[in-house]
Amino acid sequence: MVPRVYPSSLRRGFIVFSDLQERMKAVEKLSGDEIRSRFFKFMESKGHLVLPSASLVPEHDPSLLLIGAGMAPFKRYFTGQATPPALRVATSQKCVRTGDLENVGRTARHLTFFEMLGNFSFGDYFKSEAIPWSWEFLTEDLGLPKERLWISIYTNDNEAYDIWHNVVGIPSERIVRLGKDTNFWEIGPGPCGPCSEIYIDLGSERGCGLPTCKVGCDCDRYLEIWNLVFTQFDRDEEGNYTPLPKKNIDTGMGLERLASVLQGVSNNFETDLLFPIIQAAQTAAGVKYGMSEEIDVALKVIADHTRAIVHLINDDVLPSNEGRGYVLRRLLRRAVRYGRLLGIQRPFMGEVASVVMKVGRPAYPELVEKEPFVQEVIEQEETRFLSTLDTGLNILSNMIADLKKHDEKILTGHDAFRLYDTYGFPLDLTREILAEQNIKVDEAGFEAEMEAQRERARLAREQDDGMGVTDHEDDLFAHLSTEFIGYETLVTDEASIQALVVDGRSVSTVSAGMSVQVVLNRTPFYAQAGGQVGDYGFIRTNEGYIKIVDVRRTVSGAVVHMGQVMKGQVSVGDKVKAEVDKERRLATARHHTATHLLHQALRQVLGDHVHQAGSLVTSKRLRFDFSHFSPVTMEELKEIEKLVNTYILADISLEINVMGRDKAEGLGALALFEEKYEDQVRVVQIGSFSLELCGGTHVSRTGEIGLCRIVSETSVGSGLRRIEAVTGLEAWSLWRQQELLLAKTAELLGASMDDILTKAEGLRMELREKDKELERLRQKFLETSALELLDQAEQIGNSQLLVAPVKAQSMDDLRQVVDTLKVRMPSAIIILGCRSQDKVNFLAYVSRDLVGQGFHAGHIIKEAAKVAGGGGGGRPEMAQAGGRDPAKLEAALSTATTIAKDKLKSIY
RNA sequence: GGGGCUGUGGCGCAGUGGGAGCGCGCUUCCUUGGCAUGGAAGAGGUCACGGGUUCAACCCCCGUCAGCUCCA
Repeated sequence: MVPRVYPSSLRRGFIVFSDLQERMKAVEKLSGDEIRSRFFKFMESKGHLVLPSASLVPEHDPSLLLIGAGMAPFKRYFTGQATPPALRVATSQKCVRTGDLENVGRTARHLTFFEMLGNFSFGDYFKSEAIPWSWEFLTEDLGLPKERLWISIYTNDNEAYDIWHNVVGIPSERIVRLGKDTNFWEIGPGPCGPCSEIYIDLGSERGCGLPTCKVGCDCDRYLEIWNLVFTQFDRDEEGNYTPLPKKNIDTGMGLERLASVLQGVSNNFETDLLFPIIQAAQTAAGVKYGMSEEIDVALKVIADHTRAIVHLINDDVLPSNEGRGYVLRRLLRRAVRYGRLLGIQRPFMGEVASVVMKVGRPAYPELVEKEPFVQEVIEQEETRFLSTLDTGLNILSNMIADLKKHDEKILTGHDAFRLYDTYGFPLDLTREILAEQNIKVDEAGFEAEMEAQRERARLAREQDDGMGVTDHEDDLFAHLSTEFIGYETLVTDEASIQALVVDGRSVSTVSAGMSVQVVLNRTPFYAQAGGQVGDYGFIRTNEGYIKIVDVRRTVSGAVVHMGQVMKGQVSVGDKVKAEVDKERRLATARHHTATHLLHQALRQVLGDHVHQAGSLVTSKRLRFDFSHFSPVTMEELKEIEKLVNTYILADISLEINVMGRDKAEGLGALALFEEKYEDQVRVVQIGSFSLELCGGTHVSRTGEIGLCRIVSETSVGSGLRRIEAVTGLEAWSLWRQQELLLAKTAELLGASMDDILTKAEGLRMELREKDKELERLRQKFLETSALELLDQAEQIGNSQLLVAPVKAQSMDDLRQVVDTLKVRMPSAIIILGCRSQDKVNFLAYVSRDLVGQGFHAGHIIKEAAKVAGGGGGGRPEMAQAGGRDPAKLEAALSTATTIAKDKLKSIY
C-alpha cells in the first residue's frame, strides 16, 4: 500500500498539482456536462447513433442486478440475440457498482454511481477506427497533452501496436504490453478479446517515487482513462479461441474520472459533478471539507451514495429487503450513518438529494418531474431507519446492562450478530457504543456467524440452479421464429407446424391425449407478455386438433403454443387452421385497455408519482401495482373508478401506431418495461389522455369495455399498492352477485333495500342490549345457584367442604359460582363440576388457610378428573380440570369428596 | 432464493399451558385559578389467520398472511 498524502492545498478546496496545473492552464476547464456533450458530438460525427442512458434496472437480463458497465444494456446485441437500432452506437450510461463499497470515499476514484462514456460497434468498424478516434477525441476535442498520454495493449496484440505506433504515431516507449489479468476481457465461455487502455501521467508528485513506477503501477501517477475492448474471439468450454466472424468494439471511459483530469483536481469528488453535493452535505453537517480526513471520507460517502440513491429511485427502484431494493436501502442507510458520524441527528438526505437532482438535470431532465417522488421515498426510508436504530439501541442497552451485571468486558459475536442480522443495527455503531462502556465485541465470533450465513445462502443458491429446463427447451426452438398476425386477425388457414415438442423432446407426430408444445410459422395467438396472458384456442388439421391453453414466446422469437391433442394426429409440416378463442381474447382486451385508463386515472387523482410497478391482465380481471405511499382512501377510489368509467362512456377510439422510438418519446409516451431499445415501438393512444408503449391487444373503442369496477386495493410492500378491477361481463356479473346478496339480506332482515342499513344498525344495537341483558341474567342465575349450594356444604372441623354438580355452561360460569361462594366461606374446599357439550369441566378452590396446611387444589382435581377420563391442574388455590365422559360426572365428584374429606379429617 | 425476529385494546408494550394485563390516550364525574393538577368510575380485545396436540392454548407444534431485518 502506498501511504496517502494529504497536501496542504486541499484545505482551500480545489487543488491542482503544480505540474499538471501548468499544462492545464492552456486547456479550458470543461464541465462534466460539456465533456458529455462533446463526446456525443464527436461520436455522431463518426456515424454513431447516440442513445439515452438505459435504466439502471436491466431490461432483458435477469442475470444482472443492476447495470454496472456501459456495455451491459447491449449484451443482446453483442451475442446476436437481438438486432441493434444501428451498428454504431454511443452512450453515456448510468452505472451502479457496489462491489467494493468499503473503498468509497477512501480513495480518489471509487464510486458506487458513475457515468460511463462509450462507443460501440456491432460487427461494423474495428481496431483501425476505434483506436485513432479515441486519440483524436482526447487530444483534439478535449485538448489533453499528447506527451502525457500512455498506451497499454495486450501482450501479443501486434495489430493494436501497429495502429498505435504507425498510424497514430505513439513512440514505442510509451506503449506498454500488459498481461491477461488487466488487458484481456472474458467472462467464462463466449465472446471475448484483448483490450487497450489509454493512461494519463498525472506527474511524479502523484506517484510512489519508485524507479520501477510505470503504467500499470498500483500508485496514482498513471491514471487509466479509457478502455477499448476488442471483442474478436469466441471462447468455448475447453478454452479454445476461434476468431469471430463479426468483431465488436466496446469502450468505456468514466465521466467523473475524465472530469477530474480536465478540471485539474485530485479526485472525482472535487469535480463539478460531485463537489456541489459535498457542499450540500457540509452545510447540512456544519463542517468543512478539508478539516480532517475522517470528515472528508464521510462527506464523500454521503455525496456518492446520494447520487446512487437518487438515480436508482429515478429508475423506479424502491427500498426493500431484497434485490436492487436492498442495494438502495443499504446505500441510503450507509449515507445516513455517515451523516450521524458528522453529528447530524435530523433527517437530512433530502437536502443533499435535491442538489444531486439539480446537478443531474442537464443530462436527466426527467429528474424535475420526479423530484417530489424521489424526496418522498428518501424521507420515508430515512425515518424508517431512524426507528430501526431506536429499537436496536434498546436491545443493545439491555445487553450492556446484562454484561455489567456479570462484569463481562466482551459482547459475544452471537449477540452482536443477532443485533445486526435480526434488527439491522450496524456493527460499527455497536462497537462505538460499547467502547464508551469499555466493552469490546468478539469480532471473530461475529465474522464466523456472518460466514455461516453466507454459506447458507450459497448452498441454497446451488440447489436452486440444478434444472434449467426452460433454457433447454428454448434451445429446441432456437432456430425458429414465428410471424405474429394476431393484431389483425384471430384466425388463419395459412399456417403450418414447424416443430412439436413432448416432454422436452422434439417429435414429428403427436396423437390424441398428449400434452404438446407447438411452434407455427405464423400465428394469431398472443404470447404471454407485458402482463397480458396468452391466448386460448384451437389448432386444427384435417386429421386432428389441439386445444391451446397457454402461449409464450422464446428469446429467439418463436411463439410456443402449449396444449393438448384432443383428437386424431398432428404432424410437423401439416397445414393448420389456427383459431383464437375470440370471447376470451376480447374479454382480455377489455381488461387491458381498462388498465391503461386506470393508470391514467390514478395519476390524475393521486399524482404523478404513480408509476406502474407490475401488471397482470387476464380475461377475468386485471391487477395493477403502482408506487404510492399510503392506502388509497375510499373517496379516492371512488373518484378513480368514476374517472375510468367516464373515459369508457366517452367511447373514444384507440389509435395504435408503430413508430420510431424518438417520435414516441417526443409525444411523451410512457415507456414501461418492454422494448426500450427497439427502434420501432408500438404506441397505444387513447384520446388525448393516455399514451403508452405497449405490445398488448386492445379494444378499438373504450365503449367496448362497458363498465369497470375496482374490486380491491391492498398493499404489496412499502410504497407499493395494488388495485384489482374487473370489466365487461365480469363487472356485470359482480354487480349481479352483489345485487342478489343485497336482496337476500333485505329479505332476511325483513326490510326494503332502501332501509336495509338502518334496519341492520337497529338490529345490531338491539342485539347488543340483549347480550347485556342476557349476561346480567346469567350472573343473577349463577349467583342464585351459588347461594343455594351454601346449604349443601358439610362442616368438618373449622372448615367446610362443598362438592356439587352445577347447572353451568362453561369454566367461566364455574368461576363465577366459586367467586360468589368463597367470600361467604372463609375456610373451605369447593369442588364443582358441570357438563358442557360432550365433556365435563371441574373447578377446585382451596382457601388460603388450608393451602397453608398442605392442601393443593390441583392435586385433588387431578385425581377426580381421572375418573371422568381426563386430567387437570393449576395453582394450589385454584385449579381446573376436564374429562371426556359426561356420564362419570357424579362418580368423579364423589371421588373428589372422598379425597378431600379424608384429608380434612386428618388435620382435625 | 435462504436464514433470524415480530404480530395482544386507538398507540407503545408485558405476559413460559390453568381467571387477558400495564403505561399513554379516550368517555363521564369529582378535585385544582392556569401551566403535563390530583382522584374515581367506565368504554374499548376473533391475543394476525387456519389447522393440530391437550381435560385445558395468547403460550407448544405445523401451515398461511403481514411487517421488520440479514445474506445472496
